[in-house]
Amino acid sequence: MSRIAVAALEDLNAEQRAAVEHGRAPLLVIAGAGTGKTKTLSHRVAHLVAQGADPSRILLLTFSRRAASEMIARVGRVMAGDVRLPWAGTFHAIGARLLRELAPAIGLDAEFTIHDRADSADLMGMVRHQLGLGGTAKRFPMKGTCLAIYSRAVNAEETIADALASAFPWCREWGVELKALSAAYVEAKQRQNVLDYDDLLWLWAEAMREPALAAEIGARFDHVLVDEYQDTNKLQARILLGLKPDGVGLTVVGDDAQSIYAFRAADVRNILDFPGTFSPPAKIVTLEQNYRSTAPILEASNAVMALAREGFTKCLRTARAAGGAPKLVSVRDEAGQAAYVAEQVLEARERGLELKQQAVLFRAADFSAPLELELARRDIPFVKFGGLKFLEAAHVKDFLAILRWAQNGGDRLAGFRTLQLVPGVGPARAARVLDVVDEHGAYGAVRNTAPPAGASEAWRALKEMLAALDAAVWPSDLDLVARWYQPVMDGRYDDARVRLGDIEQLQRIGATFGSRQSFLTELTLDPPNSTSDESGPALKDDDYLILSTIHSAKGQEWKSVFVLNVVDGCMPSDLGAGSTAELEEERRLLYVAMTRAKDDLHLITPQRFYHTQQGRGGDKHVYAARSRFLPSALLEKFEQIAWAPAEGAGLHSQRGALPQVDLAARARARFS
DNA sequence: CAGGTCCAGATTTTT
DNA sequence: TCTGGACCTG
Repeated sequence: MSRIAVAALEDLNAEQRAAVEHGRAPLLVIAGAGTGKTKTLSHRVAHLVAQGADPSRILLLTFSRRAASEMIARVGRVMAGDVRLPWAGTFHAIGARLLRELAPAIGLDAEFTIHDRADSADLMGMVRHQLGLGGTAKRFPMKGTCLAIYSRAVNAEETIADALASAFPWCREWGVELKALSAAYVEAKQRQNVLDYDDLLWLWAEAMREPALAAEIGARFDHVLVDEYQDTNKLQARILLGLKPDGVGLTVVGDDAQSIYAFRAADVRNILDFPGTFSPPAKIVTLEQNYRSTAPILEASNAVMALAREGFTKCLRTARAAGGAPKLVSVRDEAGQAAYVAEQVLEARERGLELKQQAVLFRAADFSAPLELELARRDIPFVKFGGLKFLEAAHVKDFLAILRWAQNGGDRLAGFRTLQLVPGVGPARAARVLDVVDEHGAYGAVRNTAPPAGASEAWRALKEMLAALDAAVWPSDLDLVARWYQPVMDGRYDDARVRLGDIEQLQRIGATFGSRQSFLTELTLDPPNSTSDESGPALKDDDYLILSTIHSAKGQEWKSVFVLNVVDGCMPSDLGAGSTAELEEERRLLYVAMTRAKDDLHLITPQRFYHTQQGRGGDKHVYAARSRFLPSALLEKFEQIAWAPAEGAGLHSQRGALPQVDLAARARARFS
């Protein structure tokens, strides 16, 4: 067994090996971009197992589900066999699992259902309405903002007032109301036996305050390993400390230069302060050997980070000397940008580079809209990550709401949504039904309520479905709901045919789960993330271009990478340019985008473009300046190109490396 | 009371 | 482009 481990150690460099072989004392691995972080972490797990650790006593916390399964696969490869790591997953998913188990001990009903972000916002909206905060003379923040504020306070362990001051200064005047709203929101959740994302962390952390519970949970795990530690927040740090107060058996891995989730209350201090939390301090291993990018790309990326205000100065090295400088491409506008990307992508494919090896990254999901049009026009297949989610489509929400209401009759939001699917039922009648659910259950409440005029047939169908659901054995629930919902959809949506495809997909996915409970939980905590347009299974085997927000691109790499809108106002986003901290995060975002590239990197700067958030003025053009993160001193690291679409057919004209400096535009942009 | 239409306003990134 | 609120009609 140790022979496997020894063999595997040989293709690690000295630092990686030090991290892998480190004992049980607390360990911090600072892993720069492309330095083999996943490899190191998975080798460490494999090594621990090879040394006799029990895989079911290893807790592996990753940022996303995808990262967890990748890690498991790699551990399996190193061990040359199947290794099951039953406790690998996100903080939220593991939290949900532990809370179901701990429920009786902490006064929680184990049958809780989980609200995703949209559901939580809707519930917040209901409470907001009940408190009469909707019709105020000066606009009260919208439900999504209210939720974000509440969420910030929970995750950063701040008061509402502090959360407002630090992250939502434009809502500061509503401090008192928002505090009352938060209190009412918490009560509503408790009454309905519903948890939101934040509860999964907060309740877990609170339970760990209780020494007996903390000891019992902590003792289950000999090793706790955390990936992407730079993106954890205060609550998550508190959970870890509760599990392993002395840090023994604790390993965290991350890169402060890639911390990009402060908006989710991630706190870089977690990783910076980690070593000093313990005595003696945690051992620090730094990985600086980059295996991903060519030297010119890495140099440019390092140069961008070198201008950062604070942080460990880490200097990544690479042995990949070959390759040209990254390109800084100036195009006329967003349409030109789209044309440039499409053309370059096709050209690269001609040279033999698969579309899958190329990716287009952007700051905000809607930056890619013009590109998506262009790609569609040229028949270039693509898959987009980030942005619109499958779960946000109304028909998907309807379908899941019905199941959720059946699962948890107290989930008022689910019931509210379900009931109003019946023609003739509006908020008032729905509320009347929901008021007697506690007494009679969902089915009973519907039975005891008079049907709306002219819809007795539809009302009876609902009643029958609910009765059937009470008796159903999973996964027959899915068919019952689908059969009832289909006519509803026909009456409601013009494109019912397309939406039906999504419902069928849900049925297929659902059938693979063991119970209604686990289906609903897993789907909320790990939603499929393609938009409905291209969710067709046919695309799976095809070659397609990747479009992704920079946030969703974390941890990934491609041979060729295009970054859109590297322009002040987009990067940094003019929304995130308020405080220094925000600005620094925007800088790291650019760094993350750049370091995804192995061989080719194109940063694109449209000269003139249409600002999407503005929307109202119609055809107002904004002149943009190159991102402030690329000051002129850095330009020597790039090959500058001014690109314009070809006039006639075919050939594209490269007009040499003429830097275009439009000072007038820049002057205007300063005040626009 | 339900449901339609009209208008105003909107702070990016995700578990 | 979408959401939420106001107002109107049956």
